[in-house]
Amino acid sequence: MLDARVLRQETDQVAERLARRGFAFDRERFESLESERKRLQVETEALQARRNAESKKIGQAKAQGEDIQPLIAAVGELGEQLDSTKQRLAEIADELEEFLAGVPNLPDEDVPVGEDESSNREMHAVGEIPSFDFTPRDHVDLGAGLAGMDFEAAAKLTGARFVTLAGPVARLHRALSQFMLDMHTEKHGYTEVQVPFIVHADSLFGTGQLPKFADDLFRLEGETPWYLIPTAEVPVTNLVRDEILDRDTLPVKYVAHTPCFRSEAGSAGRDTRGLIRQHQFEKVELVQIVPAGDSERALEELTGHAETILDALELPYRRLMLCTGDMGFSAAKTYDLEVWLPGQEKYREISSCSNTRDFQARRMHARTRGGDGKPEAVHTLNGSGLAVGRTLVALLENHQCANGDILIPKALRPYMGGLERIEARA
RNA sequence: GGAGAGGUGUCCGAGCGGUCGAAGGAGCGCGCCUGGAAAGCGCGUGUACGGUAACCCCGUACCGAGGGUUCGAAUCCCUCCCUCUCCGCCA
Repeated sequence: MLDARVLRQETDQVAERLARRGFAFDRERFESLESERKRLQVETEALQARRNAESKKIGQAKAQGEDIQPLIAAVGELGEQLDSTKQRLAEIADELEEFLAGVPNLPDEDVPVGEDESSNREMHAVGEIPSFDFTPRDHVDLGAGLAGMDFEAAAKLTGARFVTLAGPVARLHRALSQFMLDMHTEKHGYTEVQVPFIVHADSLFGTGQLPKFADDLFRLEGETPWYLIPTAEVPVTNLVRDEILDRDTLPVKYVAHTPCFRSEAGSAGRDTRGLIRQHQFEKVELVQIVPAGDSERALEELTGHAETILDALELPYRRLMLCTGDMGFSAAKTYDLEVWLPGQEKYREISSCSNTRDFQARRMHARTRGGDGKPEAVHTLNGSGLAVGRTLVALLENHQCANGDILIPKALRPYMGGLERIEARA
């Protein structure tokens, strides 16, 4: 949510920056809603002030045993007026709220302007793209060869876009999560948190998934509107909702390992092979809550933490700065990390690290005290560190041998009981 | 799931339907006192929105949430949420 005051005072600049990301800000509608809101609010509050004063008189008169009937009659008509302006004010306020809730964040000044991923800017590429003296297989074939990945079984249980893992591959998947958690808690200073995988609508509003992106979510049946989390960003960031955080507790750095559930509505036909795009996947998520003014540095740091994992797993990757048109709703600036997949001969997203500045904090009323002691919105950041399923894919494809064996990178061996390679079925 | 208790400011805790943004205490801040500190004393100490460009200033709202009754609701009524205790069930 943008700062309403800034929006009012610098409407032109805001509209221009929103246009960069392809969002047409309806300034006429905003200004008419806003002026109507102001008119009704002033009117309503004046009426309330009058009513309060009159009612107070009644109280005093009554205390002195005077006749209060004439006074009551005098206030009588105030009530009706108040009811109607109050109601109109509530309607306008709701409309305005809805309008503002649908406006995305402002892109940072250094974010490249563009419509789609073709305008993303590569920042750097790390690691060498492996060359094989055989035709590398993709993870689906490799997984089958290891008897460790079964899409048909999952389809039997549930449907498309699910998978079952088995044996060493299942263990590898677990090892990756553990490794990431340990790295971030022991080396990068994050506090591990375990959170609910089901949240209510307020939490999803706070991080920006609602109201606009309900179609991407799984909603549970039942009287309470509950949703499966699409990312740990939702429950973890919302830990600070409605809080005024002590300055000296910042930065708050959380890491959480959770499943993520996405409906993938609108992705029909895309990435249908393999476990690149699943309805359920696991992710180790990094979240930082920092004072305003510290978030640019924090984004570099957090993205670096995610890259550390790729380095340790000896996976080649590159970092992109997303252009304005490719960024998510809540982001002011986003780095995507893309890992090289020999099976596709392409880089594919494995992490997305965003600075939302005060956009989410404002929606969820997460604050700290500034230098003047007054509450001010914190800044929130999040990033995958990393998506576990896709990391498994990258690991299988990059560390495969001609015979289908998989070499376990050194950093991971302690988590695999010392195992150096997973052997393909004879 | 059954029975009961309760949700008030940073915390504890009071609050006959009217003068309650809310007593009192603790904590915190500033000052006095002191060689310094403690104790003691004095003063101060919520948030949001709006009127304003603006600290002050003024108005409005907020005592779990949402409705209702009333000229007037922290106080009365209804619904919901949450917490605690006991019982039942259960990983």
